[in-house]
Amino acid sequence: MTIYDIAKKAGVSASTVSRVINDKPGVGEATKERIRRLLEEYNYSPNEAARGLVTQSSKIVGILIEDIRIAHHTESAYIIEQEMTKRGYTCITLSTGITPEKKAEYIKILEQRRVEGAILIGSMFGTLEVEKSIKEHLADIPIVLVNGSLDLPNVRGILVAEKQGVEECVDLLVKRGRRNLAFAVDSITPSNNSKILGFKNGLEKHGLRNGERFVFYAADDDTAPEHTIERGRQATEEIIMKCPEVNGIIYSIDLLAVGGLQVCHEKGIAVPGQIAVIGIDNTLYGKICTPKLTTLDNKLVEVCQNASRILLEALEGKDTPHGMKIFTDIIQRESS
Amino acid sequence: MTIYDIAKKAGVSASTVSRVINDKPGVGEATKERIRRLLEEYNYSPNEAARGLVTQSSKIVGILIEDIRIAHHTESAYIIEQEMTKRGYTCITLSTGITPEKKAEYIKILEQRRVEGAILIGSMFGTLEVEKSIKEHLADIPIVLVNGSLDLPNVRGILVAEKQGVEECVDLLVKRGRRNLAFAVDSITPSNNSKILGFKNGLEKHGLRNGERFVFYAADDDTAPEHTIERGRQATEEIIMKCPEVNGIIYSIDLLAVGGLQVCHEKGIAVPGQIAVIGIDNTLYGKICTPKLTTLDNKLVEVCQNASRILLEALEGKDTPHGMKIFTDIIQRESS
DNA sequence: CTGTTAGCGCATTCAC
DNA sequence: GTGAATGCGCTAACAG
Repeated sequence: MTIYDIAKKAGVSASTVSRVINDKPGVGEATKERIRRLLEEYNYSPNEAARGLVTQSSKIVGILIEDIRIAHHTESAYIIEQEMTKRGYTCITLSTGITPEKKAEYIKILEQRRVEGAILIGSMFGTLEVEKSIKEHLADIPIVLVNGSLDLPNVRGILVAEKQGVEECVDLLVKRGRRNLAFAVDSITPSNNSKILGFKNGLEKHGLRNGERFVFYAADDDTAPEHTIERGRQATEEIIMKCPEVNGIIYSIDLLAVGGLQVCHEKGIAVPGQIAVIGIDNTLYGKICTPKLTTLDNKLVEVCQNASRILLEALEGKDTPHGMKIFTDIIQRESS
Repeated sequence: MTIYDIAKKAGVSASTVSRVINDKPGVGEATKERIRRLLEEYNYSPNEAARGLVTQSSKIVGILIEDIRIAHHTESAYIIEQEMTKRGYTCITLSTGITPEKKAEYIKILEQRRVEGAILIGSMFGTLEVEKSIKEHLADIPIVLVNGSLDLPNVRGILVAEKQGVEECVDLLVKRGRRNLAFAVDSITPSNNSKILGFKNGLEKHGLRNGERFVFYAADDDTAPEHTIERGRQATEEIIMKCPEVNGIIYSIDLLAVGGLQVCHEKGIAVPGQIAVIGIDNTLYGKICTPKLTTLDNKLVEVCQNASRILLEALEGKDTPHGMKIFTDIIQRESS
């Protein structure tokens, strides 16, 4: 069913049908009504690709994430998709995986689909490779980077004050009488680097020993949630073995902390009695595990709503903040 | 950058450029090389919308789910997206919400984008409203329904043997000496109805009392994970209050069971000592909670891989099974 | 081996 | 108020 088919049936030209479809003026009430009925009768649905070709606007936006199975990414993608759909855009949401090459590849996919804007979720999009790819393939459309920044004219960034957040976590642990602290990360990302920096700053502030020794890496290239728990377990075992004096651990994400709690439980280590534990991201996992997890809430909902808003404003040609910073909160539960 | 721009720079016609882009034969090695260099130099990227318009194939597939935040849906969407992307299709993944009207609306979006195929995840897509919408808007493309079925020529269904699965859960509980069983569901869906039927069949098989009284509904229209736990709590409190003799509960999804475990813990009810608990879906939540959850694995990965495969085969014109049934497994953990 | 022509479905001039 | 003509970017058929 094309507008020509409808036009023929209505005994008018395609332009007239097009006018009716797009609510453009200059069509007689009678013919308008007649065309509407036919549109309805034949379940006419405009071909957005053809429409986009002539209007030079696809009404598509791209959402790129490393792995949608990661709880905080799922939530982010959901929020953004809802907002954009509400405003008449269709989202192409893709999980890119962790390598820069794959990310570049997915950026090309967005280009081929002529997306009008994009939201990239995660600090790993704030890297040189991605910057290059954006310059080459998406140089002229508004892009919002969630939890990262890139120095390009068309890229806006929303930053989460994770460094300060982690510093406050250290404060909390110290206040709880913990002075032998460790920090566990599962991957090396700009975001995690900020967190580590916050950890070290926190230690320094309280006159604790140089934190270098107390950062544990359990990196892997598998981002599946199951494996994240496993890595949390490994990191925790290493911490306990190498630094038995540790009495407070901060994990770069909740799921790592969950693995940590499991290990502590199995080894008969009381949490928070013997070791206090804090996670990051405020995911559902933290409410489910035992003991319930204290976690750094990085305000995902707020961040994503702002990301959508900024992108929409940019798409509508309004001028909108080029950067933005969101502050974290600590959700205190049983583990610390 | 269009093929005309490239053609001009190369001193050839657009067709020749098109041939090079699509690896079609009939272009001299020399010109081919020259064009390739220009394509590279200008980062040319074909406009898929224009291409799709002439080839009558968008290379887009739609994935519809009620709510991507629900753990087993996240995983499903991920698997399918990976498979389809690998094969050169771009996925439009959308969370429709629970109402039939919304679902119909999203089916229209897929139509407007001229998707070549679609995968609908969840039994709620196996309803009359959706059937009508498919007949009106997506009548001519292959559709795979995950965990549901619809009697339409273009719709293939993958069914999970949930009824039998739940019956086996009852068997397990009976074997553990539990004869006062309850079943809690959080929504009324075809899938949940099968589960309920399986529950009743199980009771009957073991000569237990009519199960009607022992099915508890905690329905709500909010599918956010947080609320699901809350509903699990409510259902459990109701069960304990109304039927204090209950010593085994099956929950229609893991997250409800998690809420149940919380309530039991708070009330000092031993699990599985006093009440044995079983969830459904084999999600990560079940590995995290305490005690670890026994759960009915409905073989999501297998189901989704088959869904992708069937859709791909249908898209390639191969004949592929119209229906398929997958059998469940019980994962025994600490809660039963 | 390569260019010309036509048309995919649509919106947008410009005539009438 | 309405229609004819044009072109968005591309591929495909045909001609040379």
